[in-house]
Amino acid sequence: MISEAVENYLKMIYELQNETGKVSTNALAEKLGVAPASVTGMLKKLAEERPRLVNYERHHGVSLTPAGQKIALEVIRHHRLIELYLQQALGYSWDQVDAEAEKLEHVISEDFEDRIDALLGQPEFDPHGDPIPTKGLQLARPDHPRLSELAAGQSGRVSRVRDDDPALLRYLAELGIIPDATLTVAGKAPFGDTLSVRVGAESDSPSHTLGRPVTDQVFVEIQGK
Amino acid sequence: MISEAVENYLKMIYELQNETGKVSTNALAEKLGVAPASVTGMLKKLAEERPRLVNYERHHGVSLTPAGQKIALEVIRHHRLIELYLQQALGYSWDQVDAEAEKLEHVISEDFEDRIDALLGQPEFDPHGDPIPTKGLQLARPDHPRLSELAAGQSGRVSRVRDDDPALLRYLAELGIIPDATLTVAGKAPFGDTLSVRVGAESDSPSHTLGRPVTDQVFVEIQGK
DNA sequence: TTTCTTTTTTAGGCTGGCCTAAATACTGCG
DNA sequence: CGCAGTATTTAGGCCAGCCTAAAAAAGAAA
Repeated sequence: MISEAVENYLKMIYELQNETGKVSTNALAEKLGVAPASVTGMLKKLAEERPRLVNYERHHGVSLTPAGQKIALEVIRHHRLIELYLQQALGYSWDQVDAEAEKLEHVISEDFEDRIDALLGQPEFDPHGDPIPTKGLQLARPDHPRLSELAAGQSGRVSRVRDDDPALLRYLAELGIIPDATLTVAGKAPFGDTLSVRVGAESDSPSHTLGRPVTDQVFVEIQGK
Repeated sequence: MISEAVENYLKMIYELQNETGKVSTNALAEKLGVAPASVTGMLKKLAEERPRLVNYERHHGVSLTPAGQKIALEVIRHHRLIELYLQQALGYSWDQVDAEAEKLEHVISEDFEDRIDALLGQPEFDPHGDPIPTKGLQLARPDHPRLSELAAGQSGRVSRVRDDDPALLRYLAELGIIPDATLTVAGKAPFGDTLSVRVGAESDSPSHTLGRPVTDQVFVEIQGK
């Protein structure tokens, strides 16, 4: 049986792998809120599992084997489906869903998964715009630029917002910066660390000034201009 | 923090207490699928918890303290709300809900509880007719007789069906023996171990022959005759 | 290349929750 | 009352998953 701890390790390895390429013991420890020594111990066990769940060579980081990736994607599918379900069916706001999904993802049955998937109409994205792996564990990974990377004058559609910080999510929701919103970079301060952004399609849409910590967390599919 | 194991012990103690009065180490061990020695160990810990969760004297069984009962009722409220939610909102059949609720009951937040409670309209009974403790943890305990205790000719309303055995639940559902169904004892075989029961309010309702293992699991609120 | 810093691993320990086997306490019957 | 049989507890262990402190390896800088 795969324990909750193992599921979390695999999920985190997967996410780090796709964010920063390499996965170090330290980074993993930090993300998991656990001492580095604990990570080393766990990685050894995962590498000795049969079938092997990770490729691990001491001092050289870790990566998922196909078996490990399969489990990671199952957990991620659970997580994102649950997030969307909580929002759609139970009225959660998008800054609340992550915490609850974190716990539920490890306990729901295949049956539960199928039922909410059907109820939601086989959705493709969760409330933050993260793609939901299909039943067959295929995962679309559209790689859009960060809002902070857009040039003045460019505009596009918000595709995804990083879901780490509930306070930031609440703030963004207030501004209307949610997936599918239309954004236009009205101006860019010198050195590019502050943007003036118009939210909405019209030219009289409200405009806001956003700093780097914000604009780095928003991903935009460039469209117009 | 209260662990899942502790929650299960307290829940089981509560249930045994209300089924058979006294709660023995062995009975608890069997219900939990655990060795008796393990139960002894856990009971000691629960009795040393501050606040104390159980009253425990070696060789003399165990009972819940108010603090222990509070936790037990919270878990039971979770369990039964979830059962009903799974049935009403996700289309589970009543023989499937118990297994899923068993896992979910330990992880949902207060918020989740409130939301499904509201969505279901503050329900009073779960799919098997078990009462759902209120938010304030008040629990109605209507104590109706078992179907097996009815005399020939008596009739009544099914109030509750024991939820232990999914196969039995499926069988009963097929016969239409579910909470609120009307039942009449058409006949009783010698020694009372087999009943002929009419399911439904009309006098031409279908009648079935039921043995003791079945009739002991169905509780009836006597009405007519 | 050698040294210094940072990262990672080893070593040793702890807790929770379970186990088996063996000892002991209750209980009911002769 | 005493003894057999059952119920319960003690003793000793195991495993998962975490910890800290200390050692060792890797990598950067001089």
